[in-house]
Amino acid sequence: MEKANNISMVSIRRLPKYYRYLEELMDRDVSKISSKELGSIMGFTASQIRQDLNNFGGFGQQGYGYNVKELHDAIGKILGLDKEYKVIIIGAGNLGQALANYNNFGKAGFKCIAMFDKNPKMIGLKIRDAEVIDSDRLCSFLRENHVDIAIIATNAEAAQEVTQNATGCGVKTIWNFTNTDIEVPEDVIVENVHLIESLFTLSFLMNNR
Amino acid sequence: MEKANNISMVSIRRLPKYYRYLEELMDRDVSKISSKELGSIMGFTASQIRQDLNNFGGFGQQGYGYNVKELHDAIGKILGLDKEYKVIIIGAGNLGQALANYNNFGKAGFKCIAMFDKNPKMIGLKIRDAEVIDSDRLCSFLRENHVDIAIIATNAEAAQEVTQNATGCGVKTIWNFTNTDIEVPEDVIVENVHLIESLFTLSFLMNNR
DNA sequence: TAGATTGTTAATCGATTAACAATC
DNA sequence: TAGATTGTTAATCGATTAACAATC
Repeated sequence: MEKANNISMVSIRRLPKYYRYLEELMDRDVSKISSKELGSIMGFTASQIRQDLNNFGGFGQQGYGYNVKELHDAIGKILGLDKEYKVIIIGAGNLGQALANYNNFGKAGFKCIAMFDKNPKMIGLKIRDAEVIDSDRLCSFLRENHVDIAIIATNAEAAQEVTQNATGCGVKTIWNFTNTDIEVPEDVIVENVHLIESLFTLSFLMNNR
Repeated sequence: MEKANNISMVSIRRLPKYYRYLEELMDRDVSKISSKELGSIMGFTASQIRQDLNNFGGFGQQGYGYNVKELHDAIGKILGLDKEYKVIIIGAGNLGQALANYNNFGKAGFKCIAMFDKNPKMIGLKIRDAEVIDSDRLCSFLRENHVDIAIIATNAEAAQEVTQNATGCGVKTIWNFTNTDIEVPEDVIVENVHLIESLFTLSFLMNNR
Protein backbone atom coordinates (compact mmCIF):
# COMPACT_ATOMS: atom_id res chain seq x y z
CA MET A 1 0.00 0.00 0.00
CA GLU A 2 2.89 2.30 -0.69
CA LYS A 3 0.82 4.52 -2.92
CA ALA A 4 -1.96 5.05 -0.41
CA ASN A 5 -0.72 8.53 0.35
CA ASN A 6 -2.46 10.44 -2.38
CA ILE A 7 -5.84 8.78 -2.04
CA SER A 8 -8.56 11.16 -0.94
CA MET A 9 -10.16 10.76 2.47
CA VAL A 10 -13.66 10.68 0.98
CA SER A 11 -12.63 7.64 -1.02
CA ILE A 12 -10.95 5.96 1.96
CA ARG A 13 -14.06 6.48 4.07
CA ARG A 14 -16.13 4.64 1.50
CA LEU A 15 -13.96 1.51 1.73
CA PRO A 16 -15.57 0.18 4.92
CA LYS A 17 -18.95 0.57 3.29
CA TYR A 18 -17.85 -1.48 0.28
CA TYR A 19 -16.55 -4.06 2.70
CA ARG A 20 -19.86 -4.19 4.51
CA TYR A 21 -21.95 -4.57 1.36
CA LEU A 22 -19.61 -7.20 -0.07
CA GLU A 23 -19.95 -9.17 3.15
CA GLU A 24 -23.69 -9.05 2.75
CA LEU A 25 -23.40 -10.28 -0.84
CA MET A 26 -21.21 -13.16 0.34
CA ASP A 27 -23.84 -14.09 2.91
CA ARG A 28 -26.36 -14.19 0.10
CA ASP A 29 -23.99 -16.41 -1.93
CA VAL A 30 -23.54 -13.87 -4.69
CA SER A 31 -20.21 -14.69 -6.29
CA LYS A 32 -19.81 -11.96 -8.89
CA ILE A 33 -21.02 -8.41 -9.24
CA SER A 34 -20.57 -5.56 -11.72
CA SER A 35 -19.88 -1.98 -10.71
CA LYS A 36 -23.32 -1.15 -12.08
CA GLU A 37 -25.13 -3.67 -9.88
CA LEU A 38 -23.09 -2.79 -6.80
CA GLY A 39 -23.78 0.86 -7.47
CA SER A 40 -27.49 0.36 -7.58
CA ILE A 41 -27.39 -1.52 -4.26
CA MET A 42 -25.19 1.01 -2.51
CA GLY A 43 -26.56 4.16 -4.11
CA PHE A 44 -23.33 5.05 -5.89
CA THR A 45 -22.66 5.47 -9.59
CA ALA A 46 -20.83 2.64 -11.31
CA SER A 47 -18.22 5.18 -12.26
CA GLN A 48 -17.48 6.12 -8.70
CA ILE A 49 -17.12 2.52 -7.65
CA ARG A 50 -14.60 1.84 -10.40
CA GLN A 51 -12.69 5.01 -9.56
CA ASP A 52 -12.64 4.16 -5.87
CA LEU A 53 -11.50 0.60 -6.32
CA ASN A 54 -8.84 1.54 -8.83
CA ASN A 55 -7.21 3.71 -6.21
CA PHE A 56 -6.20 0.48 -4.55
CA GLY A 57 -5.66 -1.87 -7.45
CA GLY A 58 -7.32 -3.52 -10.41
CA PHE A 59 -9.67 -5.99 -8.81
CA GLY A 60 -12.06 -6.51 -11.67
CA GLN A 61 -12.08 -8.34 -14.93
CA GLN A 62 -13.33 -6.79 -18.15
CA GLY A 63 -16.53 -8.31 -19.40
CA TYR A 64 -17.11 -10.08 -16.09
CA GLY A 65 -17.13 -7.70 -13.16
CA TYR A 66 -15.76 -8.30 -9.69
CA ASN A 67 -15.44 -11.55 -7.80
CA VAL A 68 -17.26 -10.77 -4.57
CA LYS A 69 -15.15 -12.84 -2.20
CA GLU A 70 -11.88 -11.78 -3.79
CA LEU A 71 -12.78 -8.11 -3.64
CA HIS A 72 -14.09 -8.44 -0.10
CA ASP A 73 -10.90 -10.06 1.09
CA ALA A 74 -8.71 -7.60 -0.80
CA ILE A 75 -10.49 -4.63 0.78
CA GLY A 76 -10.29 -6.32 4.16
CA LYS A 77 -6.56 -6.56 3.73
CA ILE A 78 -6.28 -2.95 2.60
CA LEU A 79 -8.22 -1.92 5.72
CA GLY A 80 -5.85 -4.04 7.81
CA LEU A 81 -8.60 -6.41 8.93
CA ASP A 82 -6.40 -9.47 8.40
CA LYS A 83 -4.59 -8.64 11.63
CA GLU A 84 -5.46 -8.45 15.29
CA TYR A 85 -5.26 -5.26 17.30
CA LYS A 86 -4.94 -4.66 21.00
CA VAL A 87 -7.20 -1.93 22.22
CA ILE A 88 -7.56 -0.16 25.53
CA ILE A 89 -10.46 1.99 26.62
CA ILE A 90 -9.81 5.02 28.77
CA GLY A 91 -12.93 5.92 30.70
CA ALA A 92 -15.03 3.02 31.96
CA GLY A 93 -18.35 4.84 32.16
CA ASN A 94 -21.46 3.80 30.30
CA LEU A 95 -20.06 4.46 26.87
CA GLY A 96 -16.69 2.86 27.62
CA GLN A 97 -18.41 -0.24 28.94
CA ALA A 98 -20.73 -0.39 25.97
CA LEU A 99 -17.78 -0.24 23.60
CA ALA A 100 -15.95 -2.95 25.58
CA ASN A 101 -19.01 -5.14 25.36
CA TYR A 102 -19.66 -4.50 21.70
CA ASN A 103 -19.04 -7.85 20.12
CA ASN A 104 -18.63 -6.62 16.54
CA PHE A 105 -15.28 -4.99 17.25
CA GLY A 106 -13.87 -8.17 18.75
CA LYS A 107 -15.14 -10.22 15.84
CA ALA A 108 -13.32 -7.87 13.46
CA GLY A 109 -10.06 -8.39 15.35
CA PHE A 110 -10.07 -5.43 17.72
CA LYS A 111 -9.58 -6.91 21.18
CA CYS A 112 -10.07 -4.82 24.26
CA ILE A 113 -7.38 -5.90 26.72
CA ALA A 114 -7.89 -3.34 29.47
CA MET A 115 -9.94 -0.36 30.57
CA PHE A 116 -8.84 2.57 32.68
CA ASP A 117 -10.77 4.75 35.07
CA LYS A 118 -9.95 7.03 37.92
CA ASN A 119 -13.09 6.14 39.88
CA PRO A 120 -12.01 3.66 42.62
CA LYS A 121 -15.44 2.02 42.53
CA MET A 122 -14.86 0.91 38.97
CA ILE A 123 -11.45 -0.61 39.48
CA GLY A 124 -11.39 -4.38 39.27
CA LEU A 125 -14.62 -4.58 37.31
CA LYS A 126 -14.23 -7.01 34.45
CA ILE A 127 -15.90 -6.72 31.08
CA ARG A 128 -15.22 -9.68 28.85
CA ASP A 129 -11.43 -10.02 28.90
CA ALA A 130 -10.78 -6.49 30.05
CA GLU A 131 -10.34 -5.40 33.63
CA VAL A 132 -10.74 -1.82 34.77
CA ILE A 133 -7.40 -0.52 36.00
CA ASP A 134 -6.57 2.65 37.89
CA SER A 135 -5.81 5.47 35.46
CA ASP A 136 -2.60 6.14 37.39
CA ARG A 137 -1.27 2.87 36.05
CA LEU A 138 -1.88 3.72 32.39
CA CYS A 139 1.72 4.52 31.60
CA SER A 140 3.19 1.47 33.31
CA PHE A 141 0.61 -0.69 31.54
CA LEU A 142 1.60 0.80 28.19
CA ARG A 143 5.26 0.08 28.90
CA GLU A 144 4.53 -3.56 29.67
CA ASN A 145 1.88 -4.28 27.02
CA HIS A 146 1.72 -3.63 23.33
CA VAL A 147 -1.33 -1.47 22.58
CA ASP A 148 -2.41 -0.53 19.07
CA ILE A 149 -5.37 1.74 19.73
CA ALA A 150 -6.57 3.79 22.68
CA ILE A 151 -10.25 4.65 22.82
CA ILE A 152 -10.94 7.85 24.72
CA ALA A 153 -14.33 7.59 26.38
CA THR A 154 -13.93 9.97 29.28
CA ASN A 155 -15.86 13.19 29.66
CA ALA A 156 -14.74 16.16 27.56
CA GLU A 157 -12.95 17.81 30.48
CA ALA A 158 -10.54 14.91 31.00
CA ALA A 159 -9.95 14.24 27.30
CA GLN A 160 -6.86 16.35 26.70
CA GLU A 161 -5.11 15.15 29.85
CA VAL A 162 -5.63 11.44 29.23
CA THR A 163 -4.66 11.95 25.60
CA GLN A 164 -1.37 13.48 26.70
CA ASN A 165 -0.77 10.62 29.11
CA ALA A 166 -1.47 8.06 26.45
CA THR A 167 0.54 9.63 23.64
CA GLY A 168 3.37 10.50 26.02
CA CYS A 169 3.65 6.81 26.86
CA GLY A 170 3.63 5.62 23.28
CA VAL A 171 0.07 5.44 21.97
CA LYS A 172 0.03 6.27 18.26
CA THR A 173 -3.62 5.74 17.34
CA ILE A 174 -6.66 7.20 19.07
CA TRP A 175 -10.37 6.72 18.63
CA ASN A 176 -11.90 9.75 20.27
CA PHE A 177 -15.48 9.57 21.56
CA THR A 178 -15.38 12.72 23.66
CA ASN A 179 -17.31 15.82 22.82
CA THR A 180 -14.15 17.80 22.10
CA ASP A 181 -11.21 17.87 19.73
CA ILE A 182 -7.94 16.68 21.17
CA GLU A 183 -4.46 17.85 20.34
CA VAL A 184 -1.87 15.21 19.60
CA PRO A 185 1.72 15.01 18.33
CA GLU A 186 1.78 14.98 14.55
CA ASP A 187 2.66 11.29 14.23
CA VAL A 188 -0.48 10.29 16.12
CA ILE A 189 -3.63 9.42 14.22
CA VAL A 190 -7.00 10.46 15.62
CA GLU A 191 -10.41 9.39 14.43
CA ASN A 192 -13.26 11.31 16.00
CA VAL A 193 -16.76 10.08 16.75
CA HIS A 194 -18.55 13.23 17.73
CA LEU A 195 -21.97 11.89 18.63
CA ILE A 196 -23.31 15.27 19.59
CA GLU A 197 -22.46 16.67 16.15
CA SER A 198 -24.29 13.81 14.52
CA LEU A 199 -27.33 14.45 16.73
CA PHE A 200 -27.27 18.19 16.05
CA THR A 201 -27.07 17.54 12.31
CA LEU A 202 -30.12 15.33 12.64
CA SER A 203 -31.84 18.08 14.60
CA PHE A 204 -31.11 20.57 11.82
CA LEU A 205 -32.42 18.22 9.19
CA MET A 206 -35.66 17.47 11.03
CA ASN A 207 -36.26 21.19 11.53
CA ASN A 208 -35.58 22.02 7.88
CA ARG A 209 -37.32 19.08 6.31
CA MET B 1 -35.01 28.86 7.40
CA GLU B 2 -36.95 28.70 4.20
CA LYS B 3 -33.85 28.82 2.09
CA ALA B 4 -32.10 25.95 3.84
CA ASN B 5 -32.86 23.64 0.97
CA ASN B 6 -29.93 24.43 -1.25
CA ILE B 7 -27.26 24.45 1.45
CA SER B 8 -24.70 21.72 0.99
CA MET B 9 -24.50 18.88 3.50
CA VAL B 10 -20.78 19.46 4.09
CA SER B 11 -21.62 22.96 5.22
CA ILE B 12 -24.52 21.81 7.40
CA ARG B 13 -22.32 19.22 9.07
CA ARG B 14 -19.87 21.93 10.08
CA LEU B 15 -22.54 23.90 11.95
CA PRO B 16 -22.45 21.76 15.10
CA LYS B 17 -18.70 22.22 15.19
CA TYR B 18 -19.05 26.00 15.05
CA TYR B 19 -21.58 25.74 17.82
CA ARG B 20 -19.20 23.71 19.94
CA TYR B 21 -16.26 26.06 19.48
CA LEU B 22 -18.40 29.12 20.11
CA GLU B 23 -19.61 27.56 23.34
CA GLU B 24 -16.01 27.10 24.37
CA LEU B 25 -15.25 30.73 23.56
CA MET B 26 -18.23 31.81 25.67
CA ASP B 27 -16.91 29.75 28.56
CA ARG B 28 -13.64 31.61 28.21
CA ASP B 29 -15.52 34.93 28.20
CA VAL B 30 -14.48 35.83 24.67
CA SER B 31 -17.14 38.22 23.42
CA LYS B 32 -16.06 38.86 19.83
CA ILE B 33 -14.14 36.94 17.21
CA SER B 34 -13.14 37.44 13.60
CA SER B 35 -13.44 34.78 10.94
CA LYS B 36 -9.64 34.77 10.83
CA GLU B 37 -9.24 34.03 14.54
CA LEU B 38 -12.01 31.45 14.58
CA GLY B 39 -10.45 29.81 11.55
CA SER B 40 -7.10 29.47 13.22
CA ILE B 41 -8.72 27.86 16.27
CA MET B 42 -10.87 25.46 14.27
CA GLY B 43 -8.43 24.72 11.47
CA PHE B 44 -10.59 26.28 8.76
CA THR B 45 -9.85 29.16 6.43
CA ALA B 46 -11.46 32.48 7.26
CA SER B 47 -13.03 32.35 3.84
CA GLN B 48 -14.76 29.08 4.51
CA ILE B 49 -16.16 30.32 7.78
CA ARG B 50 -17.63 33.40 6.16
CA GLN B 51 -19.06 31.30 3.32
CA ASP B 52 -20.57 28.80 5.74
CA LEU B 53 -22.15 31.39 7.99
CA ASN B 54 -23.52 33.40 5.11
CA ASN B 55 -25.52 30.39 4.04
CA PHE B 56 -27.66 31.04 7.07
CA GLY B 57 -27.58 34.79 7.43
CA GLY B 58 -25.32 37.79 7.93
CA PHE B 59 -24.23 37.43 11.51
CA GLY B 60 -21.12 39.59 11.40
CA GLN B 61 -20.32 43.24 11.32
CA GLN B 62 -17.74 44.72 9.00
CA GLY B 63 -14.66 45.97 10.74
CA TYR B 64 -15.65 44.17 13.93
CA GLY B 65 -16.19 40.47 13.42
CA TYR B 66 -18.79 38.28 15.07
CA ASN B 67 -20.36 38.61 18.49
CA VAL B 68 -19.69 35.22 20.04
CA LYS B 69 -22.84 34.86 22.08
CA GLU B 70 -25.09 36.18 19.34
CA LEU B 71 -23.60 33.85 16.76
CA HIS B 72 -23.70 30.91 19.17
CA ASP B 73 -27.36 31.46 19.92
CA ALA B 74 -28.23 32.02 16.28
CA ILE B 75 -26.57 28.76 15.25
CA GLY B 76 -28.26 27.01 18.16
CA LYS B 77 -31.59 28.19 16.84
CA ILE B 78 -30.74 27.15 13.28
CA LEU B 79 -29.86 23.69 14.62
CA GLY B 80 -33.15 23.62 16.49
CA LEU B 81 -31.49 23.53 19.90
CA ASP B 82 -33.90 26.05 21.37
CA LYS B 83 -36.53 23.34 21.57
CA GLU B 84 -36.99 20.11 23.48
CA TYR B 85 -37.25 16.75 21.78
CA LYS B 86 -38.73 13.50 22.95
CA VAL B 87 -36.57 10.55 22.10
CA ILE B 88 -37.05 6.82 22.38
CA ILE B 89 -34.35 4.19 22.16
CA ILE B 90 -35.12 0.89 20.51
CA GLY B 91 -32.76 -1.77 21.78
CA ALA B 92 -31.83 -1.58 25.47
CA GLY B 93 -28.51 -3.40 25.25
CA ASN B 94 -25.20 -1.90 26.29
CA LEU B 95 -25.16 0.76 23.63
CA GLY B 96 -28.81 1.70 24.11
CA GLN B 97 -28.30 2.02 27.84
CA ALA B 98 -25.15 4.06 27.38
CA LEU B 99 -27.01 6.46 25.09
CA ALA B 100 -29.89 6.71 27.57
CA ASN B 101 -27.42 7.53 30.32
CA TYR B 102 -25.44 10.01 28.29
CA ASN B 103 -26.11 13.27 30.01
CA ASN B 104 -24.98 15.55 27.18
CA PHE B 105 -27.99 14.72 25.03
CA GLY B 106 -30.40 15.54 27.82
CA LYS B 107 -28.63 18.81 28.53
CA ALA B 108 -29.01 19.77 24.88
CA GLY B 109 -32.77 19.16 25.07
CA PHE B 110 -33.03 15.60 23.79
CA LYS B 111 -34.97 13.71 26.46
CA CYS B 112 -35.19 9.97 26.40
CA ILE B 113 -38.72 9.10 27.50
CA ALA B 114 -38.73 5.34 26.91
CA MET B 115 -36.68 2.41 25.75
CA PHE B 116 -37.84 -0.72 24.00
CA ASP B 117 -36.49 -4.24 24.05
CA LYS B 118 -37.84 -7.66 23.26
CA ASN B 119 -35.82 -9.35 25.99
CA PRO B 120 -38.24 -9.97 28.92
CA LYS B 121 -35.38 -9.65 31.40
CA MET B 122 -34.86 -6.04 30.41
CA ILE B 123 -38.47 -4.94 30.69
CA GLY B 124 -39.17 -2.66 33.63
CA LEU B 125 -35.54 -1.59 33.98
CA LYS B 126 -35.39 2.14 34.47
CA ILE B 127 -32.59 4.40 33.21
CA ARG B 128 -33.02 7.98 34.33
CA ASP B 129 -36.58 8.85 33.29
CA ALA B 130 -36.90 6.08 30.76
CA GLU B 131 -38.33 2.67 31.41
CA VAL B 132 -37.69 -0.32 29.21
CA ILE B 133 -40.93 -1.41 27.56
CA ASP B 134 -41.75 -4.53 25.60
CA SER B 135 -41.06 -4.00 21.90
CA ASP B 136 -44.53 -5.31 21.16
CA ARG B 137 -45.91 -2.17 22.70
CA LEU B 138 -43.91 0.20 20.51
CA CYS B 139 -46.80 1.09 18.21
CA SER B 140 -49.31 1.69 20.97
CA PHE B 141 -46.75 3.82 22.78
CA LEU B 142 -46.20 5.89 19.65
CA ARG B 143 -49.93 6.42 19.28
CA GLU B 144 -50.23 7.68 22.85
CA ASN B 145 -47.02 9.71 23.08
CA HIS B 146 -45.45 12.31 20.88
CA VAL B 147 -41.99 11.12 19.84
CA ASP B 148 -39.58 13.24 17.80
CA ILE B 149 -36.67 10.87 17.32
CA ALA B 150 -36.20 7.11 17.49
CA ILE B 151 -32.71 5.82 18.13
CA ILE B 152 -32.13 2.37 16.70
CA ALA B 153 -29.64 0.52 18.87
CA THR B 154 -30.58 -3.08 18.18
CA ASN B 155 -28.33 -5.54 16.42
CA ALA B 156 -28.05 -5.29 12.65
CA GLU B 157 -30.40 -8.24 12.09
CA ALA B 158 -33.35 -6.57 13.82
CA ALA B 159 -32.70 -3.10 12.41
CA GLN B 160 -34.93 -3.19 9.35
CA GLU B 161 -37.87 -4.73 11.19
CA VAL B 162 -37.89 -2.27 14.08
CA THR B 163 -37.42 0.57 11.60
CA GLN B 164 -40.52 -0.54 9.73
CA ASN B 165 -42.47 -0.78 12.97
CA ALA B 166 -41.38 2.67 14.04
CA THR B 167 -41.94 4.45 10.73
CA GLY B 168 -45.19 2.57 10.18
CA CYS B 169 -46.46 4.00 13.45
CA GLY B 170 -45.42 7.56 12.74
CA VAL B 171 -41.72 8.04 13.49
CA LYS B 172 -40.23 10.57 11.06
CA THR B 173 -36.66 10.91 12.34
CA ILE B 174 -34.19 8.12 13.03
CA TRP B 175 -30.73 8.04 14.51
CA ASN B 176 -29.33 4.71 13.38
CA PHE B 177 -26.54 3.08 15.39
CA THR B 178 -26.76 -0.35 13.81
CA ASN B 179 -24.11 -1.77 11.58
CA THR B 180 -26.36 -1.68 8.54
CA ASP B 181 -28.22 0.76 6.32
CA ILE B 182 -31.96 0.87 6.83
CA GLU B 183 -34.63 1.57 4.27
CA VAL B 184 -37.26 4.15 5.14
CA PRO B 185 -40.15 5.97 3.45
CA GLU B 186 -38.86 9.05 1.68
CA ASP B 187 -40.27 11.53 4.17
CA VAL B 188 -38.25 9.96 6.99
CA ILE B 189 -34.84 11.39 7.88
CA VAL B 190 -32.05 9.02 8.89
CA GLU B 191 -28.71 9.93 10.36
CA ASN B 192 -26.29 7.02 10.57
CA VAL B 193 -23.57 6.46 13.14
CA HIS B 194 -21.67 3.55 11.68
CA LEU B 195 -19.12 2.92 14.41
CA ILE B 196 -17.57 0.01 12.59
CA GLU B 197 -16.87 2.15 9.54
CA SER B 198 -15.17 4.72 11.71
CA LEU B 199 -13.04 1.99 13.30
CA PHE B 200 -12.13 0.47 9.94
CA THR B 201 -11.13 3.89 8.61
CA LEU B 202 -8.88 4.27 11.63
CA SER B 203 -7.46 0.84 10.93
CA PHE B 204 -6.68 1.83 7.36
CA LEU B 205 -5.00 5.02 8.46
CA MET B 206 -2.82 3.32 11.06
CA ASN B 207 -1.75 0.73 8.50
CA ASN B 208 -0.95 3.36 5.87
CA ARG B 209 0.66 5.94 8.10
C1' DT C 1 -11.72 59.50 9.06
C1' DA C 2 -8.66 55.27 8.77
C1' DG C 3 -8.39 50.51 9.79
C1' DA C 4 -10.49 46.32 10.08
C1' DT C 5 -13.29 42.83 8.66
C1' DT C 6 -17.36 41.43 6.62
C1' DG C 7 -20.36 39.65 2.62
C1' DT C 8 -19.98 38.21 -1.90
C1' DT C 9 -18.13 37.47 -6.50
C1' DA C 10 -14.47 35.27 -9.11
C1' DA C 11 -10.77 31.82 -9.47
C1' DT C 12 -9.01 27.51 -8.22
C1' DC C 13 -9.01 23.10 -6.74
C1' DG C 14 -10.81 18.50 -6.02
C1' DA C 15 -14.34 15.02 -6.53
C1' DT C 16 -17.83 12.94 -9.33
C1' DT C 17 -19.68 11.55 -13.58
C1' DA C 18 -19.40 10.47 -18.44
C1' DA C 19 -17.19 8.42 -22.23
C1' DC C 20 -14.59 5.07 -24.49
C1' DA C 21 -10.67 2.25 -25.77
C1' DA C 22 -8.83 -2.02 -23.89
C1' DT C 23 -9.72 -6.66 -23.03
C1' DC C 24 -11.73 -10.70 -20.90
C1' DT D 1 -16.07 -13.88 -32.21
C1' DA D 2 -19.53 -10.75 -29.97
C1' DG D 3 -21.03 -8.87 -25.75
C1' DA D 4 -20.05 -7.14 -21.49
C1' DT D 5 -17.64 -4.59 -18.35
C1' DT D 6 -13.50 -2.97 -16.75
C1' DG D 7 -9.65 0.67 -16.17
C1' DT D 8 -8.68 5.19 -17.30
C1' DT D 9 -8.92 9.67 -19.54
C1' DA D 10 -11.77 13.72 -20.27
C1' DA D 11 -15.68 16.66 -18.96
C1' DT D 12 -18.56 18.37 -15.49
C1' DC D 13 -19.94 19.65 -11.21
C1' DG D 14 -19.43 21.30 -6.55
C1' DA D 15 -16.69 22.96 -2.74
C1' DT D 16 -12.92 25.69 -1.15
C1' DT D 17 -9.98 29.55 -1.41
C1' DA D 18 -8.74 34.14 -2.95
C1' DA D 19 -9.83 38.76 -3.86
C1' DC D 20 -12.05 42.95 -3.14
C1' DA D 21 -15.74 46.35 -2.82
C1' DA D 22 -18.90 47.55 0.86
C1' DT D 23 -19.29 49.25 5.34
C1' DC D 24 -19.00 49.42 10.29
